[in-house]
Amino acid sequence: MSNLSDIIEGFIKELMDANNNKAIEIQRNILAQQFDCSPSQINYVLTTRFTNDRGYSVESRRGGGGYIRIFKVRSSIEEELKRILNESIGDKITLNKSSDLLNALMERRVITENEKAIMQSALNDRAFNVVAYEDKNKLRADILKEMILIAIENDY
Amino acid sequence: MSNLSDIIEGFIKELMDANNNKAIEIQRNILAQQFDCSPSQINYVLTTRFTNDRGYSVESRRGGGGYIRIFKVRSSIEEELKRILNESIGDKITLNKSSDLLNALMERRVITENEKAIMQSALNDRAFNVVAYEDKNKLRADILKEMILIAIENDY
DNA sequence: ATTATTAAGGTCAAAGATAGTCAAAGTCAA
DNA sequence: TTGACTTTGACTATCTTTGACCTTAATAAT
Repeated sequence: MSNLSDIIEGFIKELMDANNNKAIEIQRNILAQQFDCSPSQINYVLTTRFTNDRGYSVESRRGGGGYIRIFKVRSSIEEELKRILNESIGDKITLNKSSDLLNALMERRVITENEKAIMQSALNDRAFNVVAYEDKNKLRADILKEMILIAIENDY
Repeated sequence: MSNLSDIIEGFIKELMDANNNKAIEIQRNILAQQFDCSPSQINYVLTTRFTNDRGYSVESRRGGGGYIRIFKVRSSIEEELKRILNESIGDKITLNKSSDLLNALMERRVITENEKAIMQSALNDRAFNVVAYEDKNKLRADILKEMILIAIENDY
């Protein structure tokens, strides 16, 4: 019943569990070999199962000695975070709405004023020149989610 | 798992540490022998790991009695900023390179560790899904410039 | 002095080692 | 049987390692 992606998801989660939910590191090709699947399936699992919305952040590096690092927010703030990411932000968000959200977080002292200013600057349309008009609010939402996940994990 | 370049980087940094972060001198061929690699790999490590962006300066001399000397440098924020915005970032930038810049700014206490983490998260490819592959480095450069300007303006 | 030899270090492009993307094909449940 | 989800593979991007060839400096030989 369970498909391969679910199994790989479970495997990675076990790894994290066994590591006290600290960040773990995997190698794409090795993992793919272990599960006898194409390497790109690992990417599929990561992009569908280890999303910001679910409280994960992923970073990676190519080339010799490359890796994929997966990190999960602390469970004590997980619910709060998911609420913000899924309900307050969602798929798309305007600049105005994101400012409101950041202000609210600042007032609650979750982020500092500087952090708010930096995050706002990253969300400004001015930096989004390569992006089609219709996609700007989506991009903004994605970037905002990444930033909030990290900011909250560190500051809360 | 770690690659040779990282190991050599670490070795050189330990040398500097042990020397109170004063300049150190190495010999390319000898170091290459110690790590059983090609001499040009030492150059690779120097040009990728001991860059201006990371706060280092390197000078060398060929011929008999030749050497490579590595320093830590400390330039003013204004100089730094000018160089970063004009030369280091440019039109496009990879995630790796942008991490270097942020780390350097953090080490100079221009930005805090949290701010660095937040900025890095905003530059992650994973948030750039609406953008065509070829444009990601351009978008990253644009966002990074916006953020650095604001971060420095507020902090300084 | 001039030249040849030796002893450094530098450059660049090709090959190797990872990871990422995208779209087509496959699967499965409603 | 359609639509969402999964799986695959060809192609792309990035980072590392190596080796052939080049430049510069010191020293020995003439």
